[in-house]
Amino acid sequence: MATRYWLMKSEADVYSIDDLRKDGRTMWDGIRNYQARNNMQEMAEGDLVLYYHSRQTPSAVVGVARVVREAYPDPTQFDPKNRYFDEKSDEDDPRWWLVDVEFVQKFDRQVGLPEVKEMKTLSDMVLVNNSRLSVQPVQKKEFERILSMAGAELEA
DNA sequence: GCCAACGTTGGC
DNA sequence: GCCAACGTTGGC
Repeated sequence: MATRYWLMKSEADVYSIDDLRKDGRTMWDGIRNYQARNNMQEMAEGDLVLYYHSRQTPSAVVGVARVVREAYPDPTQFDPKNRYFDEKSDEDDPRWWLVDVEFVQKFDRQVGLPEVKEMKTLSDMVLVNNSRLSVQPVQKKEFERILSMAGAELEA
């Protein structure tokens, strides 16, 4: 099946691309937005993800990750001590799902949001039009354009 | 740190 | 089922 492309946001001071590089892979837990969840449920192993830092100046695409495990229930929703605990979620019908992603590469040159907004060919990106969605689809040509703006090439 | 935009909750 | 109140995200 053809690789699909996505963008996932993380607050730079909470879980950065450097944290992902150090960990190798991670559970993308804590997503509590239905649209973002639905997007994760669409993901397949091998899909590629633009890694985006929000809450830094400027916010920017900073690297690439890869989906290594398809959607499964987010365990944090069932843990009362966890900040993402959801008392309304039923173990037999979990409300929140997540995927695992692994580190692929960090860009030498970040691609800031203002640059993305200036680029006419990227004006349809969800990133530009819906600033609040933290897991979103990206078109192949958009993915490739961001990579070229970063001066990066995808390693096989 | 502020606050606009957006999503969710819950009273009616 | 509407919508006011509230909470959160994320750009600036």
